[in-house]
Amino acid sequence: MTFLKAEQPQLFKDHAYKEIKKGIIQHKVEPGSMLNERSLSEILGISRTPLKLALQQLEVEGWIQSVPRKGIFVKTINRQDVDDVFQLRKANEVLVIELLIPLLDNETIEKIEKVDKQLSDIKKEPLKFVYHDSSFHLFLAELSQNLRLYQLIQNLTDHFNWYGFAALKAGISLDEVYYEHKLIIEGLKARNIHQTTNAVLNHIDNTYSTILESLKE
Amino acid sequence: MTFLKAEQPQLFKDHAYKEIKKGIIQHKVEPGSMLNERSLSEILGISRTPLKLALQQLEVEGWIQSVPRKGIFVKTINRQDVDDVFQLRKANEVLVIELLIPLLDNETIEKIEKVDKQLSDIKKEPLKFVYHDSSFHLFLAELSQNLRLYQLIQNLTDHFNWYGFAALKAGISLDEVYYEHKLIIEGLKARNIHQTTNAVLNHIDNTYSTILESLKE
DNA sequence: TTATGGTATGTGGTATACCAGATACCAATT
DNA sequence: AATTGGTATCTGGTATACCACATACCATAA
Repeated sequence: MTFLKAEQPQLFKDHAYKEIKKGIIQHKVEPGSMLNERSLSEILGISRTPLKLALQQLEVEGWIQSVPRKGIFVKTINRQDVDDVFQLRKANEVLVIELLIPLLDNETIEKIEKVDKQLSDIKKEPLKFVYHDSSFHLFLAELSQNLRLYQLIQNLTDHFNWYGFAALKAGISLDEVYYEHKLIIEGLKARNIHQTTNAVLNHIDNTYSTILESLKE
Repeated sequence: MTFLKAEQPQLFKDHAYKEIKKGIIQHKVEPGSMLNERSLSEILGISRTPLKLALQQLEVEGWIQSVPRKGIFVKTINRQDVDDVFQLRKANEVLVIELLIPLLDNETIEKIEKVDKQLSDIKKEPLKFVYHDSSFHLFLAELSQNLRLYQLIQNLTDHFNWYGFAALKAGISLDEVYYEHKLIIEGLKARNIHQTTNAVLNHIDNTYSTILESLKE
């Protein structure tokens, strides 16, 4: 009877994890602000036990910091952290390309173009757009066939989105981003690691610059 | 009164995390075997609540997999995982070198040599040796001034130690490893990124080969 | 007025009781 | 003998009560 799709039950801890993380990325809670376990459990309608598991994961992944018997604090955003994530992202997105290109076939490239096309269709909505920009990068990471690398890229792009959320809400140069994606796809089509890597690095550099500008304010 | 060193209380979850992780790396629990929360809490002398937090962290970091209402299982070791970690380690240890070299001064290089010297003094004991091999890599990562990168390298070297534990217990070509470290240090002294990077990649390649051989058995 | 210290309150940490899903076993039925 | 289905038991998931530490506040005393 396995054809009856076995939808797994959403665990409370997973639900809490997603909700809190979303709230942080979208700056619904300020960086540096305190999270109260009892309040959060009430808001989410769950007890403290599964909530604690969600918070544990968020801490391991670098979103919050727990200070025993004092409180749980959303990490602050500073130049050092942005730079750290930036460096990691560059190195590991380059790795994605290096792993991906030898695996490429025409069918895969078509899929990549399709994903990017969906992106362009909604570029009028900055908030949705950013998720699809990340989706593009995540899709490439997924195709690299390295699960750990995928999870790492996920975490890094999520942090980039957090750092640059102000710029994204204000509206960003979406056409440029779309053009940069096109350059990446061209590199992939040519199966040229050097060309593609340059396109990716340039794309990340530009996102980084945008973030730094929005942080100055 | 801050001169009275404020030793922070070891939280139960941290203690449990370290103990369980050590047990996994040293193959005191077999890959694939099941961990029982109630048994573990008895063995560690703590309740299930802090234990769950430790398990949550171990799962996020890739050591175990929790299947709701079925059990918690130590991850199995397979070629794909080893390769994934191998690829990530290469890319990110190269990043360490790229970040580190512009930061080097003579004092720092002396420290690095000192750490490596301590390593050579105990090369007769394989089990201790491996921790100091990792310490060497971790020390370089720490000097790169990127906290996230440091934590990533920590996780990756720990997994390498887990994968290759059989080979390490059997006794490994310690002289070779020591020689390879010397090459890395020479590269650092020359402030030569290309030279150092090659030495690091060669070192990781050799460790990888050793792991693969021990996995065949 | 200022310093002190006790107390009330708020925090996360911990232990535990209970719940529901998953599983294994065994008896009843065919 | 093979199949069914119910039950006992094992699992992690959840809720909750209580604890110890940290802190803010306020009364008290110098």
